[in-house]
Amino acid sequence: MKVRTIAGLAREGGVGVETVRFYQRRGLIPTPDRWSSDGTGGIRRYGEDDVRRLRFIRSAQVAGFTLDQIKELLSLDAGEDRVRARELAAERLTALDRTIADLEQARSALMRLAQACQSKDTGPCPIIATFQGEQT
Amino acid sequence: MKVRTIAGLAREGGVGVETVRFYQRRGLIPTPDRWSSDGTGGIRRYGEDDVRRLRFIRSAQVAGFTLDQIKELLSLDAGEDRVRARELAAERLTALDRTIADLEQARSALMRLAQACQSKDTGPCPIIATFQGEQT
DNA sequence: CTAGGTTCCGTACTATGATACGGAGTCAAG
DNA sequence: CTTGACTCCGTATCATAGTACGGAACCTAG
Repeated sequence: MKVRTIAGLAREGGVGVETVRFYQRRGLIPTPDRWSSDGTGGIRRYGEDDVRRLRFIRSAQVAGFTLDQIKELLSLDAGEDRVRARELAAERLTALDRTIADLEQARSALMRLAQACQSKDTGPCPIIATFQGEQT
Repeated sequence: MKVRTIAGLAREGGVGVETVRFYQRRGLIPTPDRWSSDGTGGIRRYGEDDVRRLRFIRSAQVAGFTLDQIKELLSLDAGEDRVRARELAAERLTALDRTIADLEQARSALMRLAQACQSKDTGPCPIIATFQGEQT
């Protein structure tokens, strides 16, 4: 199995090196031991697992989980606490549905704005008014 | 027309008093002159316009505009610069569509997670693996 | 006319998620 | 066996969007 340095891990995860270190500090990614042929010093090496972990973090972030929640999810992974796992998922799912609905509202407001403000029109462009239809 | 103090404005806008002040500092909401029957001192009063403005800020925020962009939108409102207004709207619309698509992906990943991790199942609950289908 | 609730304002602090910096250590190629 | 790129690590700084605090001024009801 392929190993990589922190830069490789970062590249494959689509983040910067400093971000990986940041996640390590936050306890989201393990910090492997240093290693070299002789015992002294050495450099940390990362494997497939770390890449999967890092990618998971990015996906979970898109889903709206905070880093703290993601940390909890990671600790739950491969664990037996299905109750808690489903709890977190359900909670996020609810929030997600609300967010999606909000964004769709916002989307239609933006369409209305584009409509109300076409190039051929003249006079002021009622940006504030266009959004006043929404009542979240 | 009804006037209100800052607390009233905040209430009608669904935010805290400190948030209104924060928006004033950022130049998103005007800071009206103080007023009292005699000339001295007095308190600032707010009207319908300010409420609309505040509500617009909240809506635009949901649409994903930053406060700086919202400030620009506000300055564009009632202005003649349709080009810039449409530019901002179009840009946001594009980003919004991408975000909505991402969230829908995330949603389905969460559904899969709930599925893969039902109460009746036994053994580990593969949270990380469940998300590995996504490649954003 | 006084008590207590608001307002005003500057400044400080918070949370979240990064990014940047600097100096010492490590490694691989030439 | 040196040079130059990369790693390690602690600490500092950033961006965004607020939230908190404290003291002076103000306003209204009793």
